[in-house]
Amino acid sequence: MGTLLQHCEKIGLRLTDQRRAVVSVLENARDHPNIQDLYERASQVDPNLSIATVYRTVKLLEELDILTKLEFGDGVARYEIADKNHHDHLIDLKTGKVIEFYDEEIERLQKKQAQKLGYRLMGHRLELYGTPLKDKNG
Amino acid sequence: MGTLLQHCEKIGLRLTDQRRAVVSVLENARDHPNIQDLYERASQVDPNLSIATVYRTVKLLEELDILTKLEFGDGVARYEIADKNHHDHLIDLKTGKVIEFYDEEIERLQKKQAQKLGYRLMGHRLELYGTPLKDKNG
DNA sequence: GTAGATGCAAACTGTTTGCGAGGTG
DNA sequence: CACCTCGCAAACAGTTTGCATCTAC
Repeated sequence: MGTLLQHCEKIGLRLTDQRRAVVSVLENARDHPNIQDLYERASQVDPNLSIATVYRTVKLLEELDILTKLEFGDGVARYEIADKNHHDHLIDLKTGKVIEFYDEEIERLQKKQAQKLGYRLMGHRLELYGTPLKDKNG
Repeated sequence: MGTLLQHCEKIGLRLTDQRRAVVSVLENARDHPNIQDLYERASQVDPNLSIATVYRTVKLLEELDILTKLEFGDGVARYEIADKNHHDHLIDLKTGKVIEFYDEEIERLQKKQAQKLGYRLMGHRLELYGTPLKDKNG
């Protein structure tokens, strides 16, 4: 599969310093950064970067199905690389931490439910909101 | 359970013409109206109404758990009365129509999955996006 | 060399808020 | 009559865009 950068080359994206910076930040992100996050991190790589370019780059990558936009209802969009295996998200209500999970059974039932309603499932969005059962540090 | 208006009286909400108008629109809505929808419909009842009041009323009702805010990722918030039985949404990608459904099995699995991750499930958001299996009109 | 990408700042959209006036309980 | 609510318009936050300039290919 190679790096995200290589993927961008392969599909003929014009690779500017700014795009390289944003892409490398995305590649190394272990969280789900929003635009501001991306801007701040990528600015350290390319201080020239403007936030408008981050918006443009992210939108481009989203349209190319390289990125997935996440919206957890707090008004800011977050992003993650789309080529990872599909998963859903559990949001820790205490800390805001986002945990990824995949439940085959739920996936199957969603498809079934859509069919029952007369639809072919093209996508879905599942977010669980929860509080820790017990504190690991106490 | 009575009407939404009666509920608002009971909890001591000050009932102005504007709030009455917005509440009655909500009560009669068979869809999931956004702020603009509410403003336009309620304006026919009370032409005095300003959109700022719609925002304020809706936010108030949301904080009182009378309304639920829905965000389907298109940038506008939609609302529905919260006291209805819980359900999730399927969005018709062709028409934008929103269909409500409830799947006990999925609900159960979500709770289970959250527990597996060490969390108590406090809420969730499930949206299915699909295209019609076949057109009803031929 | 040229189509496409960038920075900047202004424009836009959805939403919130300060204020003085007005209405509800 | 006191406090809450209203309309208005200005303020806000996140995002998009027009334009002149610059750059990757």
